[in-house]
Amino acid sequence: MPEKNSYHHGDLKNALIKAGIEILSREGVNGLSLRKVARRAGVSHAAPYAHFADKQALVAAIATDGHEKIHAKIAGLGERYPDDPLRQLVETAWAYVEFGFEEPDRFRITFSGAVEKERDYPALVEMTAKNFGVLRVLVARCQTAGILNPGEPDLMAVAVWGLVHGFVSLIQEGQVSHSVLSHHSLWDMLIFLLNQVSRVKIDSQELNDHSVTSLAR
Amino acid sequence: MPEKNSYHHGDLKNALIKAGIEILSREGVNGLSLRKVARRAGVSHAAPYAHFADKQALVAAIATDGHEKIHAKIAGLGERYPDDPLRQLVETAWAYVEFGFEEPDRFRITFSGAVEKERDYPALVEMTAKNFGVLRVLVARCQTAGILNPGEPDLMAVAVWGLVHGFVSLIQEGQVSHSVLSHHSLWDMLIFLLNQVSRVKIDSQELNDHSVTSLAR
DNA sequence: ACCTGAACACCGTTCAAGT
DNA sequence: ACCTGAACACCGTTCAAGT
Repeated sequence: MPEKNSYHHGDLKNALIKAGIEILSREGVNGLSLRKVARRAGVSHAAPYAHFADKQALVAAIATDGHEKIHAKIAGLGERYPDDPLRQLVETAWAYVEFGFEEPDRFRITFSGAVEKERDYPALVEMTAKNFGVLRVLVARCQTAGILNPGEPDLMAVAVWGLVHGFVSLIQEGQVSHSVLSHHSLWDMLIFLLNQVSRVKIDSQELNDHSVTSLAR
Repeated sequence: MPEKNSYHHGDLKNALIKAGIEILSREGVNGLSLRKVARRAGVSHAAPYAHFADKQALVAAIATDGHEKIHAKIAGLGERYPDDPLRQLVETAWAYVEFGFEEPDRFRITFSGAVEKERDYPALVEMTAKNFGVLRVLVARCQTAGILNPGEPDLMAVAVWGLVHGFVSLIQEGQVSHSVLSHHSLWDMLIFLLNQVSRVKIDSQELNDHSVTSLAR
C-alpha cells in the first residue's frame, strides 16, 4: 500500500512504528534506537523527526499500538461468550498474560512506563482509558452476577488488573523463583490468582486449551 | 571513612553505587549514565570498569541495594508486632508501597527488570530470594492464623506480592486514571486490595498513621 | 591493584539544504 | 511537505600507559 517512490516513502510514520516493534522484539528495549529504526525503514537517521518530535514520541506510538492490540483481543469476548462473564474475565486475563509472554518487550513498553509523560500523548491516554473501561464494565457485570467480590467497580477493576499485571511483571522480570515456576503452569497460577478475587470456585480444568507450561528463561 | 588519597579513592565501588542512586532519584532511569556516575564520584569515566564489568553490573548492584533497603524495612516487623501477623502483613505491604512512591526510579530498577540477566548476579538473586522468603513465612503464618485464604504458601505469596506490586506499578506508570486516584487515598486502596485475599475484615481506620493521600503527578 | 587519557563506534537532536 | 548530510554533544567500552 505505500508508494515506493524513490524519495518519498508514502507512509513512513507507520513504517517507523512497525520497524520499531520489530527491533523491540529482536533486540529488546535497550536495543531500540531511533537510528536503527530509520535504517530498517530505509531512510536517513534524521527522517523520523518529520513525523515524531523525539524518541519518546515514537515510543508512545508503539505503546499506543500495544494497547490497540490488547483491545482487539478483549473487545469481542462479550459476543463470543454471551451471558458468561466469568469466562470473559478469565479470557481477558489470559489475553493479558499471553501478550506479556509472547512479546515481553512490547508488553513492557506498553504497560511499564517506558513513556515518561503519558499525558503529553492523548492517543495513548485514550487507549489506556478505553481498555480500562472494558475491564471495568466486565468487572461490574461479574459483581452483579455474584462472581466477584463486591466493592466499588473502579477499585475492584484496579485490584483485578493489578493482580494480573503484577503476576506477569514479576515472572517476566525474573523475580519469581525457578522452583515455584517449575511446579505450576502459567494457566494454573492465573486461575489460582483469579480465585482470590472470586466468590465462586473457578476450576482450572474447566477448559484446558491453555496448556502453557514451559518458560525456558 | 574512605581515604581521601589524591589518586586512590579507597572505597570507589560503594561511592559509585551511592552516586548512581543519587543520579537516579534526580534524573530518572533514562538520565543514569556511567560517565555521569564517574563524574559525580570524582573519577575518570573509565575508572568504574575497575569495579564493574559494565553498566549492567552497576545497575545490578543498585538493584541489590534496593532489595537490602526493603529487607531492612520488613525484617524487624516480626519482633515489632509479635503475635499479630495481620499487622505484619499490612505493614510489609505498606513498606513496599512507600518505597515505590518515595523513590520511584529506584523501585523500578530494583523490581522492574532494569537488569537483563539476573542470574549473572548471585548477590541480587540471593537478596531477591531472601525477601521472598520473609514474605512466604509471613503469608504461611497468616494462613495458619486463618487470616489469609488457604492454598500453597508459594503461590499465595506470589498472589499477595503480585497484587501489591501490580498496584504500585500501575499507579506509578500513570495507568490508573486521575479520577480513581482523586477519590481514594493510597492507604485505603491498599487496604481494599488486601481485603481481597483476606478471610477477616481489615479495617482501614484500625490505624490511620498512614494518611498519604496526594500524588501530584 | 587502581586509575587516567585517548580512541572508537554508537546515539539523540538540530539545521541548512535538497526534491 | 518530506527527506538528506553534516555537525554537535553525549554515551559505553577498550586499552596502553601512568601511580
